Amino acid sequence: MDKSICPRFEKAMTILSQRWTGMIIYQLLSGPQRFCTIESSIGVSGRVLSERLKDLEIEGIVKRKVYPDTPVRIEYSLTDKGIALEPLMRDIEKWSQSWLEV
Amino acid sequence: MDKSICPRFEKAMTILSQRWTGMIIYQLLSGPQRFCTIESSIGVSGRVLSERLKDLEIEGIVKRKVYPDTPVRIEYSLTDKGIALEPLMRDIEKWSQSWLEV
DNA sequence: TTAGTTAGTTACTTTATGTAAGTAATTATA
DNA sequence: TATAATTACTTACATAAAGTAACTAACTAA
Repeated sequence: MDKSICPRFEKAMTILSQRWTGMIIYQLLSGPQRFCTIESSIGVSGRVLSERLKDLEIEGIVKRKVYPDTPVRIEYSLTDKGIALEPLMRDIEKWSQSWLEV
Repeated sequence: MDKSICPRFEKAMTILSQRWTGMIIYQLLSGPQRFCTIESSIGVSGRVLSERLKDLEIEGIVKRKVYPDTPVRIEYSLTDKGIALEPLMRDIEKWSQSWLEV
């Protein structure tokens, strides 16, 4: 191993290439959403979604807000750090439109 | 499941969020490279690198060229479709510089 | 003849993810 | 009063993906 890749870039890749992470962030670009909404809109299992949201919260990309309604309502949304990923998501959209078949 | 996400976007995400795929593409942005160079520069195992390069070739993102030197030399490089991912990689670079600690 | 090279492959282990059922706290319904 | 329903998870178990290390083919060099 003779790496010369920027450790920040590597860390970004490690976060973003986790399965479902990109889809979760993309989904949250359209506004705050609840657990079950994210789950059904992208098709991730609850087990993994729960794990990813925790990781993304630790990374400061996603924030979790509890509303003490009944039953309890919890909303996940992007922080500024998360919103800063929007250009990247738009580039993925553009690339997919230009280069992928349906 | 009530997905409303563009299938092209989903496919792009599926490709790009495979572990090591992003790093391989990023590495190839600096020019054609051999198997062992990619392997040691990003730290991926030969087993997975071999698998990923095959997948990326099938997707038309990477091309493989054989030079019958001795020992044989094989160079991997990006196709136009692969080069089109550069803006996206630069976005990740920028985001990582702005938002991640070392 | 033995060792070295590149570009892989194979067998085996460890880790990650999927699946489906279960839980806690609370309200609604029969 | 008991049963069902809701949300946001967690748990246990099965399957899939990735890591590790040894091995292979084809050839050259010492």
